[in-house]
Amino acid sequence: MLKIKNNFNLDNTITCGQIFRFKKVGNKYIVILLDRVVSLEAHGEDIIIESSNYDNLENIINDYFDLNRDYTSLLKGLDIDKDIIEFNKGYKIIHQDPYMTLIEYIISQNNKVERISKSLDLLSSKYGEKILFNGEYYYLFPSIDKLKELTIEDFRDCKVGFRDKYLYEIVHSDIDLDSINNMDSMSALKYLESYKGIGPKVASCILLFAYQRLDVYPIDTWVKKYMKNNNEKNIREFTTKMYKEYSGLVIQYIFNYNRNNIYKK
DNA sequence: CGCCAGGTGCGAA
DNA sequence: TTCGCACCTGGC
Repeated sequence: MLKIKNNFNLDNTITCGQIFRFKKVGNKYIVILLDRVVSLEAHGEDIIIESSNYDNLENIINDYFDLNRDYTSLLKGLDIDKDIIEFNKGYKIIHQDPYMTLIEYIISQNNKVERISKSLDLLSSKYGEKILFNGEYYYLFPSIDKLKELTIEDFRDCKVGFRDKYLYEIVHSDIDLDSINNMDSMSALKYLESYKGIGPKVASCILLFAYQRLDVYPIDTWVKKYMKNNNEKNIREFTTKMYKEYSGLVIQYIFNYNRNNIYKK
């Protein structure tokens, strides 16, 4: 068991939509990282963590939940609605594996969250490593090499629909995910969008959730509703002016807030 | 049934 | 460059 300070919002961070495959068991959140299964439970001042693998666990958790960065101070001085700041207190942008994020968001296009999770579960249970943790079996996300062995039909059997060919093509492509670390965000967007199945939305999500590019964000139906403006260029201009290099983070705040306070029920 | 989902590729203007 | 449309799938 590992104990860390309960200084972020575990519930909001996990359930707000950035993590497709998590499970809630009682008060415990089970999250599947690249190489291990982790369970987290807020308990007063602490978060109690259990894992199928304790090697370097604290660093991995710090990195995954971006715990070494204080979002409040980043956003200091920016004009953001107080309710939105308050609602997102302790919310963190997760730092996921780029390859997994790439596959996840290609599947997400024109799809429903439940179906995305279902496809990812199928893909993982068929081709990922099986892990026994607290008496239950979990499946890690499949490795690149494993996914290279799949046919288009194998992907289709995971209920990914017409996205099967995009997945097949991308795992066999020359895409270099490490090289993105050396690109500015605009170049990285262009680079990702040069591959089939990756448009502005998917590319933005990859940069935000796998590379922690806080200046990037997807303009989706939620953002459009909030901005009451269907002109993409104006939205970008607006947010860059308002939120500077943190526009992605702020949009995420707004998205969370709206989803839970306005459009829900 | 028809419609739509945290979009995207493609061909036509 | 922009615009309209088809697209797996499953739930309503």
